[in-house]
Amino acid sequence: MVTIKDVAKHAGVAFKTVARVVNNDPTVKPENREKVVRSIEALGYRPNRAAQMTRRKKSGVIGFIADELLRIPYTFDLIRGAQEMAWKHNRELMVLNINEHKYSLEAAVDHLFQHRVEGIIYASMYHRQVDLPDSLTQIPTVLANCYTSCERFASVVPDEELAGEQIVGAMLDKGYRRIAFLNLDERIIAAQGRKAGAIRAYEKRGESLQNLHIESVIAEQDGKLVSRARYAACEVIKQFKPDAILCGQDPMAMEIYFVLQSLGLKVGDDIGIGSFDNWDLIPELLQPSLTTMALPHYEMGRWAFNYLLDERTDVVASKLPFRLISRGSL
Amino acid sequence: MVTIKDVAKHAGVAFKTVARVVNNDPTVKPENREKVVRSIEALGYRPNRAAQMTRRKKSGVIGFIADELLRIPYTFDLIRGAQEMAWKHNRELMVLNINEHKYSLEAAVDHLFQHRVEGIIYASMYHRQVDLPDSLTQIPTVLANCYTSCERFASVVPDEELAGEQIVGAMLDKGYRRIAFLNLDERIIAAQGRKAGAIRAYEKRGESLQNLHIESVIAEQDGKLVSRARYAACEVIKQFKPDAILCGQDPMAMEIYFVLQSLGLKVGDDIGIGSFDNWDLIPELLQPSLTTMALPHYEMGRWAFNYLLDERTDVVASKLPFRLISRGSL
DNA sequence: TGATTTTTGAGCAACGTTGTCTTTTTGGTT
DNA sequence: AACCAAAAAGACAACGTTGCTCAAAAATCA
Repeated sequence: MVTIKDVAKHAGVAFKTVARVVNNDPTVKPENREKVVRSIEALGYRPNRAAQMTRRKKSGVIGFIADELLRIPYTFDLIRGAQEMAWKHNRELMVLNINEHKYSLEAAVDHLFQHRVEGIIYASMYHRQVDLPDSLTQIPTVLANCYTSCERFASVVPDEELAGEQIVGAMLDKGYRRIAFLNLDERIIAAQGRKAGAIRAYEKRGESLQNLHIESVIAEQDGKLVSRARYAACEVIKQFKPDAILCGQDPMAMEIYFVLQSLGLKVGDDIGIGSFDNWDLIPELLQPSLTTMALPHYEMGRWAFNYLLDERTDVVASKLPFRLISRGSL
Repeated sequence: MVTIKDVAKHAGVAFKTVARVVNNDPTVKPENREKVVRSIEALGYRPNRAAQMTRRKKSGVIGFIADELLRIPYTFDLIRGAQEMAWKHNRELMVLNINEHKYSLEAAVDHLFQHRVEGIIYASMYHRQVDLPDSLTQIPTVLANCYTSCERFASVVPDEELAGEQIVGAMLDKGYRRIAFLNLDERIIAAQGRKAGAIRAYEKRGESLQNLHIESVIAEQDGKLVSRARYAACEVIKQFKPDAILCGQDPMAMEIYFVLQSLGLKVGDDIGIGSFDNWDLIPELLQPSLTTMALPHYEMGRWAFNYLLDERTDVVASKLPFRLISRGSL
């Protein structure tokens, strides 16, 4: 590979002068700068980042650990959000995916330390509590889409409660009165927050909670999550007679669409449907298209990166709002 | 950060001895090795990768460029496949996502060159032809899920034709005779190959092509792809009277499920459904669950990485088979 | 003209590691 | 005890870059 000295020889200047040009040092005669730039182009010189890092004693690298427990499509936005900020600020984002067996958290952290990362973003693929090794306290660390029981790390998570309140509020504002909320497993933090939000929306508007039915329709069977959404929907429609159904996630909404069609009910006309996630194609392919609360993954990625970039050390627990994507189902 | 010399001082040996221990050089007295290891643990020493890179003149980094034109969920498996191989072989995978505006291909390549990557994987999010800058010829490069018109780069792509033949063959073997194939836009290479494969399956079994109906149901409108799958399905069922429908992708299959339900047809009993992609949750949530051809993204990621690892230079165009995921719809 | 300041260029050391070569230590054999 | 070979440890330079210091050249001023 061509080095700074090769360029210097080609341009007929001292190699230090080339370094100055590369680093935009103003104290170079325009004439020499010109010569150097031409030589750089001619030889195709590119600075050696590894050498820069050793000398500068700064890596410019931010580590990103993704606990890839689930493979939910839109979560990739978390990485995208961080990566775009990194690109904008001329940093490197080193992304490591943890797999249960092949790539442990400890190993990932060690890896990042070897690269002398200046900060670490630990991102979970769904909103949950995590346990992190002590070694992470040695370095600025921020959690995205997750949080720890101890108060050692800053975190950014979706505002589940606000989301619940917003979507239920939007439904009430549209005139729906009796809402059946088919929630996720209540052991999931998201389910808890959304439930509280839904209730708050009713309370704030002075609506009777008699008109709000909340039920968990995800059950654990043999360590696997199983949806009993279809059955529950049938039952709740028969007994509670809602004028709208709120689903814990878009794939569940898809199931509900099937149920409603089989019952001869038209979504949007006979019954309103709302949901959470904005799970890529699904909401748009359903007919009518699905109104849903989009998770702020992209925004969390950006927030986490900026937290590190600003060299903050305050242990905040930031909550970002969902985006209400209004479509035809409400 | 603690360096090799700090460890040497702590252990009371020459810093070169520490280096030897770190690099598993056998010519170190067990007693000294012990001392050094203890000091490393005590001080929490980790080798500085940047310094190693400069000195070794090897980066150990493979670049991965993802053209993130589409955001299809399972394509992330491409990255996973490559990353797991990298981890296994103690290499770094530097992943860069190209966004139409923010992060150009040229910039990404330049970035990777600065890091002295030893090879580049260029991965497309759907199977298509791409144009690559000349600069990539300077370095071992392999294409995943895409190919160029020129014959300068090795590539690995899904074997679309084989996939078409396999799924149609499987359908014929199960006794389905009249198959309606609602294909993707025929300008897409995948659609072309699958169509040819479907026809070949019929021909190989001596079945009359009268019983195979193939139609593109994705149309371009105002530069956006629009599915007319629902309408086309209704028509084809009425006129062609198939006993099975093959869908170009799983979301389309979802739409077809709705159509069939509205027509009072039971998937699996009255009519068989097959599809392509294994688009994460969708096939499992449909009732009955959807038989589909899973794209070999993970395998392509691995293949591409191994191609670079083996320092191959042959310009092959490797085709990997899909996996037939048999579920209840056929 | 000479002295002083400003601009520009260059030399050298250093970053943390590894490769090469040399020196010291060890252990065994006469 | 003397010698030798092998093993172990150490000294030093080098990787490609940047920070520091200083020298040379150019520009400014008296």
